[in-house]
Amino acid sequence: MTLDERKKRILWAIIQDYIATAEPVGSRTLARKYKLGVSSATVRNEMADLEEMGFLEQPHTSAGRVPSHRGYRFYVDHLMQPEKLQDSEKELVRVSFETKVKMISEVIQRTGQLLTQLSSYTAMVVSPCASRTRLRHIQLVPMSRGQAMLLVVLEPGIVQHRMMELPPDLTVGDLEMISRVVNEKIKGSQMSDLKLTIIREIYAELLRHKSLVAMMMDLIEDSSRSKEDRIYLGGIFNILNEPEFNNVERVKTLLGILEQEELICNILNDQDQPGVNVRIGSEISCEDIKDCSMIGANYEVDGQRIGSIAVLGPTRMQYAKAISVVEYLTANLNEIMSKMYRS
Amino acid sequence: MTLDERKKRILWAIIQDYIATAEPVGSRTLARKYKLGVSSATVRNEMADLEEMGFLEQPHTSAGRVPSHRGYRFYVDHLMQPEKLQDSEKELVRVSFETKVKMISEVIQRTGQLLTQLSSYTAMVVSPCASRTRLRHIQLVPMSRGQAMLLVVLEPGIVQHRMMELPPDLTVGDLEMISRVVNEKIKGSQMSDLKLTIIREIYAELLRHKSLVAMMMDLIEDSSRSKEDRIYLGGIFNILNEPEFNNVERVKTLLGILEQEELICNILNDQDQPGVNVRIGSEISCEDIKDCSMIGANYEVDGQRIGSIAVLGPTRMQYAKAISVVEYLTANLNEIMSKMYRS
DNA sequence: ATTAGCACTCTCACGAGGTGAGTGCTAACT
DNA sequence: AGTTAGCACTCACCTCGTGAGAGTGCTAAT
Repeated sequence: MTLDERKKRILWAIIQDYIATAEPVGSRTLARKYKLGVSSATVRNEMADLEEMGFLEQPHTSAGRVPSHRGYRFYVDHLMQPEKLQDSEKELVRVSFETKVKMISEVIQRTGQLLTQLSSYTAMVVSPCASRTRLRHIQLVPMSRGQAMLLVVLEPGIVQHRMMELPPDLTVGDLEMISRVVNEKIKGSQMSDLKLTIIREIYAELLRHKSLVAMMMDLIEDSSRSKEDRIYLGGIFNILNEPEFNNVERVKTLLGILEQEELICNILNDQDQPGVNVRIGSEISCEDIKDCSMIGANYEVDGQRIGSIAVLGPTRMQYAKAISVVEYLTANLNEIMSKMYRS
Repeated sequence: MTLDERKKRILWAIIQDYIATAEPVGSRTLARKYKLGVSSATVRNEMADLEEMGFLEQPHTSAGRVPSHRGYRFYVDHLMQPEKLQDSEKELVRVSFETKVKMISEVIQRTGQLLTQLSSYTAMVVSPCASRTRLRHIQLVPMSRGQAMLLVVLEPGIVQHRMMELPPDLTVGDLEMISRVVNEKIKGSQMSDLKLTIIREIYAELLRHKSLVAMMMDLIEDSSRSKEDRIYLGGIFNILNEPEFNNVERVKTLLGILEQEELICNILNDQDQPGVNVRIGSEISCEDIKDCSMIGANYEVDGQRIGSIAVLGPTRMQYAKAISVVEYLTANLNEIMSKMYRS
């Protein structure tokens, strides 16, 4: 399935134009506007061929042509060239990340904001997910009578907390002691190892508090397995400016999707390839947004994937720009995260 | 400004009908449907009076009447009676909160979900805000070389964390020691007291680590002042079912508002009166949602306000139901929070 | 292989006419 | 004096027909 140069040129021009105007594009306009050097009739013939090959579609006879999903795919893979970010945009990113950010959640949020701002589409960011990581620290903090808060710090700097009921005869000293012992034992161990040897050792050392420790272990496991990936969504408002969302029904289905955090997480986490990932229409495994495209990437620390970012827009998306934005922000994010959690 | 019984009856019927149908209501339908016992002509006269008094409005001559903001206000204050929750609905709330919830953020989220589900409008919940509370615990957790994580636990069970750069010659033992000393000093002190006496004492005791401690104090203050109230929004999708949002422009402005977390927080926090709070149209201090109403309440522990919940819907809202829902959930929330953080 | 020309198709904007729900006013009724 | 029936009038909305405009496919000439 190769296209000759002229067909490529024409397909490129059609997609370019449709992305810009959202109107079906006709042969006459095209030939004139893009100085193709041939007449509209020739273009018409080529367009008919391209349609037959599945790269274009016609909303109805005697309207112009519109790119098909396959057309966009070809465009992204072979025709388009990424549109570098402006210096002013790079500057914006630099400034946003420069002001000392001290918490993961802040970084996530900033990233999301930049993502929408620069792409003008909807941004999605999932923050580090906890499973399969190491334990860094645990801490029991006495709260009111009979209660304590269990703090769990996981490897890439995720903090989780849980409330615990305490047996009545426990002193503050006990809590500290338990924290200390457990910390020593678990230091640097994988979550998966916990179950076996270590728990026994801890039990042995803390016989008196056996039931409490059991409860703690439950909670620790619970929190490390917790799917509560924090998710940032932004610029939903942005995407409504696109003419394809001039129809309330569409907006409704889109919002319906976006509110299902778990679904979004799954879609975002479903990116295996390294680098920037473009999914067009039905390539996103979600029926309801088959007229959207999604550009995403994973970010990582020490080569280990810890989260993903993505933008969501109509299939008629400014791929060239959006891809560059995602790429640039991922690189920045990798750097920042590595700096925060170099180990 | 008092209304005779018949006028009240008619106003009530109009609002009731308009809430149900979203159509301007006319005299004939009204007289028949609500068995007013008088003819449509009489009703017509009364309606003209009510309009003159500012309780009704006419979209155009020869359409029916529509309640004005003032009309809704009168309805809420004098005509309506709260619609108790069904047993099945109460059961739903009970079940949702019963499964052991261990984190504030979970409670917040559940509450939000219930709020939309029961009211079928958009739900907003702001979680406990940190300012003006006591410090419960701080902890330095060594992370990678040269870095530590500072955990700050505030009174109502809010946990914040920050990354810190460390001077190179610090040992793990030092960190623990510092944590212990600082904890002892600050135990139970108000944030506002920190600046003065306590810091001096800590300095005196930790002379060697003066610069580190200064940095810690900065971060602690920063985190306690942090406006990062966690906010839950849900059911945006829900509200789009209302016919008033059949217009994309409206949806856009609404979403524009909802994305400004800070603005939402301010609006939610702007509730002084105890109990359920009804704000109609322009009574919400935000120009862009002057055709919405908001029903909110604060929730508290030991009489101290720690957050708020609210639902947002069109001014043509099921006040009777929504008010009951907010009331019921606030009561539940108060109870749960008190149980979690009884002191 | 390319192009000019032409008939054909389909959408969209516009205006006219009809319909129906609702109003205000007046005069008659209790 | 309050209530009601009757009537003329208003206005949004639906439908239908028409014409303009943009675009296509096909054919014949270059």
